[in-house]
Amino acid sequence: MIKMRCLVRVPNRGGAEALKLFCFRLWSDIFSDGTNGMTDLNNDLFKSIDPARRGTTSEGVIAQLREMIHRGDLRPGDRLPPERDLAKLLGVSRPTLRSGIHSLAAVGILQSRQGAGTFVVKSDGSPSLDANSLRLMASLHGFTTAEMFEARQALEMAISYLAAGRATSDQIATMAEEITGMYASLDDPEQYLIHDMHFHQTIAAASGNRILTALMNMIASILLDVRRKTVHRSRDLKESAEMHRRIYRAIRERNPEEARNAMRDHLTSAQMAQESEEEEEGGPTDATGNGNHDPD
Amino acid sequence: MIKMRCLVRVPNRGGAEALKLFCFRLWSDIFSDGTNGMTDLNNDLFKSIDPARRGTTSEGVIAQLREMIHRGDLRPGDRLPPERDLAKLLGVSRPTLRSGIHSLAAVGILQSRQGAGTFVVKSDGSPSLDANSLRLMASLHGFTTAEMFEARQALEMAISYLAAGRATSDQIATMAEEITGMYASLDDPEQYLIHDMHFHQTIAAASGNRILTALMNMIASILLDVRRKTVHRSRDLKESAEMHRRIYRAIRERNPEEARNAMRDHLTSAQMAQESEEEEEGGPTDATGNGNHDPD
DNA sequence: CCGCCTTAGTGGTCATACCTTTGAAAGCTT
DNA sequence: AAGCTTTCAAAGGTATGACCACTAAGGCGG
Repeated sequence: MIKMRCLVRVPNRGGAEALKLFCFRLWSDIFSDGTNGMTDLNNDLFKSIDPARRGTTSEGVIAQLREMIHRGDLRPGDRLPPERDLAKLLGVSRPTLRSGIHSLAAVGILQSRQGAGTFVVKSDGSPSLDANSLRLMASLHGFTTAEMFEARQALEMAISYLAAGRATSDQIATMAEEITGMYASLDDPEQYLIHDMHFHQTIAAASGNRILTALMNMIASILLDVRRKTVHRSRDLKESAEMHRRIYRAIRERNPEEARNAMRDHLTSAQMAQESEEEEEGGPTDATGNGNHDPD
Repeated sequence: MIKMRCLVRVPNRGGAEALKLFCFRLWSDIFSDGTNGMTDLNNDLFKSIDPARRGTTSEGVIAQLREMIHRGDLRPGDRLPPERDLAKLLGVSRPTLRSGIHSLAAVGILQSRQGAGTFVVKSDGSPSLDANSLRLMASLHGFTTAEMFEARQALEMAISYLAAGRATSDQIATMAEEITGMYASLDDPEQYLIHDMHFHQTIAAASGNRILTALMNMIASILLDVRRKTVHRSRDLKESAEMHRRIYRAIRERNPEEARNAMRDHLTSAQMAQESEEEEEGGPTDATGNGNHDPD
């Protein structure tokens, strides 16, 4: 472990000038590193932080952890050192360290389990971005469901286009299974919805672009909340299944244009269906899928 | 403002049982809050929040703040009560409250300024999502620049398609100005880059879909870091400007298909140019544009 | 050999104290 | 009186220390 300490004198405006101890450490390998590669100190390899307010120690912690991730010292599934140790290692207090960890946990990078430890989130299949930030954004700025649908449509059109060119035979087989599942649950809307989602996620995986997949999931998870409220009123599931089959066929036949068009038509139709169902319920058109996670 | 307090007794396992004060308030401008009729179908298909652990007080705080935002009690630009007061109000300690605030700050919803207060982030123009989470994700899972480019291309194609149908004359005029700026700075790559970005953002604004805009900005801010490193080697800016003009013309003439195709060609060409420049530099193809999210 | 129980270890929370920054009010200078 | 400087309270940032709750692994007894 390399420790580097640097004294910076910060002039205070008031008469009382104070010497500020500003120490930051770098460790190249998380626990194992013998070499003491003291480089120059004023080297502000710290620019990862907001330039306007680069003083807060808490953000320094975040920067450090990010650096470790960027370097590859922390990889998905890894466990971080105990907070007390890590705090000492970084030269900050535990609450400060915890703030940083919480921040990283909020964006879905870290995950803490009481009694067990803090872990770098591991990718269950495809990496996913936290949808809460988008959800909050939707509430703050009053995004409409229509806007969400449009975004989803744009993403899924691109995804299905790509998937048509890249899907493996396994993935195509999975799609077929999900469609079979849809037809089998035409009279069970909730079950149908599950197969529907799985189908779309399979396409996303087949697109080979994990970024688009993550973005799609982010939006889909919000729309799902909206959709779940009216799913019991769903009808015309058969028609929906047919459209899914059209998408499937286009992908199987490696026809990107047709896949994109089919997806466009499918989502347009799905949106209209959703709106008509909402109207029936008298529900609003607000996109705030209230996160409804209350402690039982 | 109506405050409602609810005491819940939580039995402790150890000999020493403690009465845990768990109070949550419901704010409402009007007393219109009746029953929250939510049918908790335990569908854990989606992981908005980790289903395993939803009891932590810190997350309770986050839920509270989110609730306030969803309800509209907190609006962009608003200032939160002082931490000490808010902590008492919510019935938690200050460190716990701070954890929640930090988490919300990490996703770009709140912003704290020392000595001033904590504010709900206000949208300067279009709301933007924090790119850091995506950046970390890129590092963790080794996203390639090509993958990023592809995602950007998909988004911008959709955006330009929409923009062709919705751009106002003002927006079109702005686009024209930026293109003029590009031609004027053909010999100044950095300046050119700025006009380039503004042009794309203008199109995004013209698309009328703030979600797609936010997603595009998220990806663009990462690619920007990559691009800045090689921008000084840029050449063929004239060709690039021509392609921008083609996009502009398509939008002005309300031709969505052509706008989309023009954008596709432009970004394909931009990616190839970028790659050839990178190759010259000998730079890697990693998508980890470390840090540097500039505020402007 | 298996299962229950104990026990260290780790994250979660709280309380308190002090420092730094901010912004506005009060006071001084011109 | 206008403008600048000083001062001070308020607010966020950090540190310390303690205790609780949960997890997992190891020891004990059946």
